[in-house]
Amino acid sequence: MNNSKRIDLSTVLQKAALFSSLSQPELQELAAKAIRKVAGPGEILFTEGEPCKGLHIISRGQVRIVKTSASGREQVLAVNVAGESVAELPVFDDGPYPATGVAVVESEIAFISRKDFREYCLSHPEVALKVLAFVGRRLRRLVSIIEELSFTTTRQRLISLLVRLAQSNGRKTAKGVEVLLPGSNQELANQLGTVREVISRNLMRLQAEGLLEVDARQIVIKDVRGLTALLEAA
Amino acid sequence: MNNSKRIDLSTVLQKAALFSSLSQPELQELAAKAIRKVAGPGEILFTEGEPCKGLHIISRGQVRIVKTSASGREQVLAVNVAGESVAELPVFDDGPYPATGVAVVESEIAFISRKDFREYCLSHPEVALKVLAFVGRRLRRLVSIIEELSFTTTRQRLISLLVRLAQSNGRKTAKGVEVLLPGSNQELANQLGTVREVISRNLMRLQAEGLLEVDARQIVIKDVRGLTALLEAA
DNA sequence: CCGGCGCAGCGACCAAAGTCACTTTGGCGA
DNA sequence: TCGCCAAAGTGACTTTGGTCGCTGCGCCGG
Repeated sequence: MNNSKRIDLSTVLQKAALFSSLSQPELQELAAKAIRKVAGPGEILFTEGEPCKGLHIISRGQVRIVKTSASGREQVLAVNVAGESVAELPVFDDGPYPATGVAVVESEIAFISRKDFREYCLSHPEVALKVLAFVGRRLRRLVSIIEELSFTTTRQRLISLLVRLAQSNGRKTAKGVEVLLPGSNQELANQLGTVREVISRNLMRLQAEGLLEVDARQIVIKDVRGLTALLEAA
Repeated sequence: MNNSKRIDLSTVLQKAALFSSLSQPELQELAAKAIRKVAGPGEILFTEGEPCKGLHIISRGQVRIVKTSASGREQVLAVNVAGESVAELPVFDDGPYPATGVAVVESEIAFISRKDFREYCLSHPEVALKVLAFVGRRLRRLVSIIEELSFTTTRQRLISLLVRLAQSNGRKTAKGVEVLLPGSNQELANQLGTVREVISRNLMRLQAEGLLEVDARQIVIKDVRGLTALLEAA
């Protein structure tokens, strides 16, 4: 990680949802303890098992939290974007990082040491409660991953991902809703807890069933209704 | 839930790890806001999706946190025993309970309303940090469930459970380590994210391979080493 | 212009898991 | 003691997922 500077970070911290309730002087106080880092795409911020040194706040870019198996398979636990904090939890329970954090694109990170952040939480209890609220959302996300892995097939998880994409990024056209797949089949597989081939197969199968039209990374969902129906049918 | 009384709960709270750092008067203050409840075996404390009313602290008994699928399958997320708190998180992020809490055996619960507990955390920031530490451990547990579901087969998860049981509850005998299965095959299946039959079959298979001897709920592990070797081999 | 590389597609195959239907067993209470 | 019931065992089958090996395409750099 290059570029560790101590410049004024209060404007950066201000944009983080965690600190939205703080006044300007309070931000300054915290910013004085923060370090700025820049990580290139693919760069690892911290590694699973490593002792936790502090809190990361993303001011620009995108960070993926990932678990890797011995055999090389990957499972994405979360993707965090600018304004969010990463790995708040190991800051408080003194354990190692439970997973690896890697920058997806070039990212700018504000880093606060564990000790400093804990002290800050003690003197600003409302920040601690904010942290708890964030962690709550994170935990919900994990529970829903467990739910999907435990109860659904890969096919259903893929459909559910497509439907979500259609809702958030979909462009309506004459033929249906058009979405761009976020990453390679390999990356989709990592998110859904499976392997490349299964993604490929299931996409083709959905196309054969007339629900989709696949053109490289561009997908036209011809029958959103039919897709969601398949989800209910579970 | 019967038996809602307002008796002195400070001795109960004292035993909870969350409040171990508090002084006697502080405990009294908190205890004044707590309600005591008793739940019979199988009784539901809260249901997935329901808005969260407050914090539960188990003073006696055992509570299982469970996710249920539409088709009736169950996945156990956590089992909490006396001294632990349950569902701290939805208290802080204003969301509904992400899963259902059910008493395994007759249990005694101290209940503190969301509002009261939040206020208490604001005035006692060290309690908030303790909560964060607990939640951290919970999150680790969830991540490891995801890891197991995503990377391993049912067989491996079962083996891993047996090995853990052997380490914690095992009694050494001439023939090997003797363990008692914690619950019916159905319950084991719920913990491991699968169905009854698969548990039954895999136990029989391990027996056929000479690693175990199954006698109803009593299991003699003849070759702990061989079992752990199967885990590494993954 | 060509060779290499990364990614997608695809078929053959196998193992694991889930489903269904049935039998067996072992209490436990009427 | 009989009959019932819950839990376990089990065989047959289907579906799903994962693996391997290969092809083909598009792109980039030499």
